[in-house]
Amino acid sequence: MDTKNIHATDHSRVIIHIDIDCFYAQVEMIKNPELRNIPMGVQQKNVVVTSNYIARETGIKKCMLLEDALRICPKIVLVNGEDLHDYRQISYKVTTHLQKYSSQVERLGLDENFLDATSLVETKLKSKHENITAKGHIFGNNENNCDCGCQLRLTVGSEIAQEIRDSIRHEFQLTCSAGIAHNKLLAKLVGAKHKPNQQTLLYPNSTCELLYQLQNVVDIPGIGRAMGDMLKNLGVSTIRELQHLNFDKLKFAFGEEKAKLIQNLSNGIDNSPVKSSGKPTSIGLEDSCRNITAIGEVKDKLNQLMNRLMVLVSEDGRIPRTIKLTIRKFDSISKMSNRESRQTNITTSLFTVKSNSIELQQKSAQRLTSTIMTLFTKMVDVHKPYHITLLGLSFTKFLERMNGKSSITSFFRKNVEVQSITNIENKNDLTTSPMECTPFSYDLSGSESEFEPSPKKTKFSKLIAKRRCFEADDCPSPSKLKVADLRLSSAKNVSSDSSDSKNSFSDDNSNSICCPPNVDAAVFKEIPKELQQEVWNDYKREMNEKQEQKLQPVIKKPKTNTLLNYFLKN
DNA sequence: TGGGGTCCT
DNA sequence: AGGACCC
Repeated sequence: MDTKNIHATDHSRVIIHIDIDCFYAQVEMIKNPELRNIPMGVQQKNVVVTSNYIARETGIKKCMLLEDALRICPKIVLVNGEDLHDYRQISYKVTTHLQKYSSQVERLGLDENFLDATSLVETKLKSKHENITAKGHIFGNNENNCDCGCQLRLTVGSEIAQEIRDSIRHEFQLTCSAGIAHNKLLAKLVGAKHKPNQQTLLYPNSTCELLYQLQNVVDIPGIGRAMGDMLKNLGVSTIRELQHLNFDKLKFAFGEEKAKLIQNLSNGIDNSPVKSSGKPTSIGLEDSCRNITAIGEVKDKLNQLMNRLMVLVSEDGRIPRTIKLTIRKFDSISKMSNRESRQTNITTSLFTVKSNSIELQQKSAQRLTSTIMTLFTKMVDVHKPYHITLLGLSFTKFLERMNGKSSITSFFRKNVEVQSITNIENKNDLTTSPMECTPFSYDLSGSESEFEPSPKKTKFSKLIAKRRCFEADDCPSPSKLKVADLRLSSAKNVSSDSSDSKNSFSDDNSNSICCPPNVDAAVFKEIPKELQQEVWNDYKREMNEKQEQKLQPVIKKPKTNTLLNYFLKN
């Protein structure tokens, strides 16, 4: 067997793809049951983004223009779905629920989840060997069996999928569809075969049949418009054509990596793992608008967005450290999606952290607004006429708050019973090297073995835990908890241009990191290099501020919680 | 055509 | 910062 196809016969996993039926519409029908028996759609601006199945019977499709939808189905009742808040909340509840079945649950949008059920299946097979019957539809006519045992595993997978769908229905009154197969691609494709409130099982021997039912290469998830266009230029439009296209031609067009990826996909081969999603890495809002031409309108819209955004941040519970402003300029007819964005770091001290919420006091809100407007002027010359058709704000680089359930103490308690997704760290995140982690997610993230910290990190974690005891541990009043919500990365905050960590080291004439005189040298020695850097930067900044205050004794700067404070000797 | 997200370059 | 992809 040649190495290219070494995975073609690997059917060792059982993947379940769960797709909540017309998700937004279902949520709206839960909120208002009167919508259940009439054609209804969810509207965002001029688009009906989804609809219930009654409306679909009349010919309404996803993402249909309002005009067309009304023409096809004049009776359709439309609900505004521009604020995704409720959808988002229910979506995360469903994902959290799914995590009871497997630690590997990957979100895709708000309405889809992949679940790796392999170990669940193995467990089930050990205790049960009779009455194993496929649940739901089976795709294709299964003539030749595969002898690797996948048949049995996938069959058990279909039983599990049925259980999961039943439980989602009972817990949330939500119907969903599922696909069961040996990889993500196939699970997703086969799940689409029977749609509302059904499930479909694929045995590997029917893979080709499934693939050849697709009309075009862009029907394969992973091949989008850009690649589709390039493939068209290569004379490729069907799956079969992609399967048989000369690999060197494909390689020339896309590079070896991409070429192999998409040709594998065209053969139903997808080795990508189900990646645990954890918390979002960015939280943002957008508002498209007809015609914004005045600076006052811009500020107004941005303030509204910020108010809504703070609700989301507060619910999330982490402190963001960068903000990004996105705009779309009116551009008569050129390419769509011509967005521009600018981002900058922000001080965590902007946020007032209470036990139950995160807020922006007025002064902070004003400061934030002004930094956002600075970003705006980097993209728009406000002295000339302009025309903005979209404004968006989003937060990234979150700092974990180390209290409550996600605290380090609960980490050591090994309290691993199905945590809510909002408390789960990216423990499977292999893309982030330890040195790139923020200091306070450092000890919680990147632990490869389920929930056990690796030996190296334990030492550091214990140090942090000890220090925490000094400050707040025994009396977690809101004011004390605030001490734990540290203000970090002063150096990055000071420099207005976002710079790499490499660059931010050299913002002073002294590049070397020292232990500040007021910090316990033994502790300092044990913490990671980057953390040392932060502490040292805090110290330097404090010294600089003292200098400034000597020059301007009138100005009183509010005392901030710095990382340095955290490590100060008593 | 919306209002989100993720990862890679 | 933008571009690809996903819903």
